[in-house]
Amino acid sequence: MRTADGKKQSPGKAVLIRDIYSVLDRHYGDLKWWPGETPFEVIVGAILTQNTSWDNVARAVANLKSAGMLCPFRLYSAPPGRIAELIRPSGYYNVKTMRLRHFLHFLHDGFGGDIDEMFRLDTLELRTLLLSVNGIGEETADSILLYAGGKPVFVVDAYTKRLLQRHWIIPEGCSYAGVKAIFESCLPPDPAVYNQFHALIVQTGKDFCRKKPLCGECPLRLLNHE
DNA sequence: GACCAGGCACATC
DNA sequence: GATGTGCATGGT
Repeated sequence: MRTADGKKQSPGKAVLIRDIYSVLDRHYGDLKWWPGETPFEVIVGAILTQNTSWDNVARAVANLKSAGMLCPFRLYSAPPGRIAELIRPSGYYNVKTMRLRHFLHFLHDGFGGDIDEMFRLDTLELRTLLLSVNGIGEETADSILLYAGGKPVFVVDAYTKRLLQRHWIIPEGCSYAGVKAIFESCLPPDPAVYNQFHALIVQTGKDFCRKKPLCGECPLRLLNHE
């Protein structure tokens, strides 16, 4: 068993990762992520959800939708002040307005505003390009690739790191790339599995880690650790 | 009123 | 490279 960068991966970790998946998958069933009707809506959501609860993002997305702005061309030509006004409930609205505009310029300059055209690029090449857009970091880029593009790219977030630390799979301070490599080396490169796994992790984090008294009811409590 | 939420860029050391 | 800080709303 090897990681994406060729390093050896302990079989114990792979078994534990797969155990976590099957326990959570049995507990929750198909979570059908990401909430979003179109790839563009998913991308907008991925930018707006940076360090923000999904409830607030949903309000902002609903505002954009009812204003008819959930379209690459309409949003591209909208004045920044108008965008900021609509996405205000998602917080950091000035920063996020600029981040949305940076992405829109990237999309229009490189792909004529065509999302499908953008996803025709090689996945690793597109990831590198996305990371060069101001306001798109690793998690946002990977969310875009997986949830909007259906690419086999694992998304790591705060919940993922917390869960792996809690189950002694990674040390504290493990890098984004390190965590991502663990998942991608332990699982088949199947977008459906990556999609569901990340959703399961976030849901578990929301349900059992945020609320400390409920930790004892977490479906993962019975997993064996070395 | 304090703390947290599905990050990121930038400044400073 | 590691650490600190600003960005902001809405729920608990």
